Amino acid sequence: MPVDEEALDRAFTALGDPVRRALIARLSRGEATVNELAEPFEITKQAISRHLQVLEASGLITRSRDGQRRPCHLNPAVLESLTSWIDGYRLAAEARFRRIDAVLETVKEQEK
Amino acid sequence: MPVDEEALDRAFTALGDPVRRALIARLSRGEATVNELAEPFEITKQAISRHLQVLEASGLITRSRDGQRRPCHLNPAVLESLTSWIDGYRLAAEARFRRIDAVLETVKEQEK
DNA sequence: CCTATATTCAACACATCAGTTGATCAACGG
DNA sequence: CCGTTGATCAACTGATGTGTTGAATATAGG
Repeated sequence: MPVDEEALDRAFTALGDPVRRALIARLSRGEATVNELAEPFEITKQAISRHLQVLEASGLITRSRDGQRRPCHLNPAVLESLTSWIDGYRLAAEARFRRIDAVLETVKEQEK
Repeated sequence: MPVDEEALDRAFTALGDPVRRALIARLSRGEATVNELAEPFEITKQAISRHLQVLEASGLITRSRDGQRRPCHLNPAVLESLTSWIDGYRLAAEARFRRIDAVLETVKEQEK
């Protein structure tokens, strides 16, 4: 699946805020409404509501309808796409470092 | 190692920009200077220089000194700390979903 | 020394973001 | 029907981010 650059923008930027990360952490333990999610924070519910809109736009959460409530659910698939992106480059770099180490080891051996 | 919230802020926010992600991608293939990194982009070298400062402040890259050049190196350890953070919550959510599915399956069995 | 090259600093414009307050909308429950 | 509750919208403020241009710094090399 082709990873959309703008989707990565939205998702990584969404995770770049401590409030939004805390919301993700909370939702990893189960769905919750805006009021429930806002309760531990000292900022207004409107502010939490907008953080949730950012998370929803990034795909990190989805929302359903239950009467007047709008429960939020974490979407692990988008988290997985982020780790995939990161790991691609991390593994490439680590493999390169191992090759460099191997070369240095070879040089050291030859110097004996 | 205790994950610092502000460090996560800096690292995730750093990855929330397509230029900085492209710089990370380039550096995963080996170290490079500001001029080399700026070459593929249409923005000024000053802008690239500041993107690199953001990446350095996040710990995602480190910089050395080689005469008048300041080569940049990718730091896989910080990438790893990000995947760890993400995976913690992703795995928790996926495990919860599996438990829910198991319960639904049990209910379905009992209805037979 | 003098000049070219690599990089950064400073000041500015412009856009976006995170928060507030106050109003609005929609659904529930008596 | 009406008041309450959950949630969002709108308008505004202050802070931050991204880009520009032009000047400054530092090192390399003749």
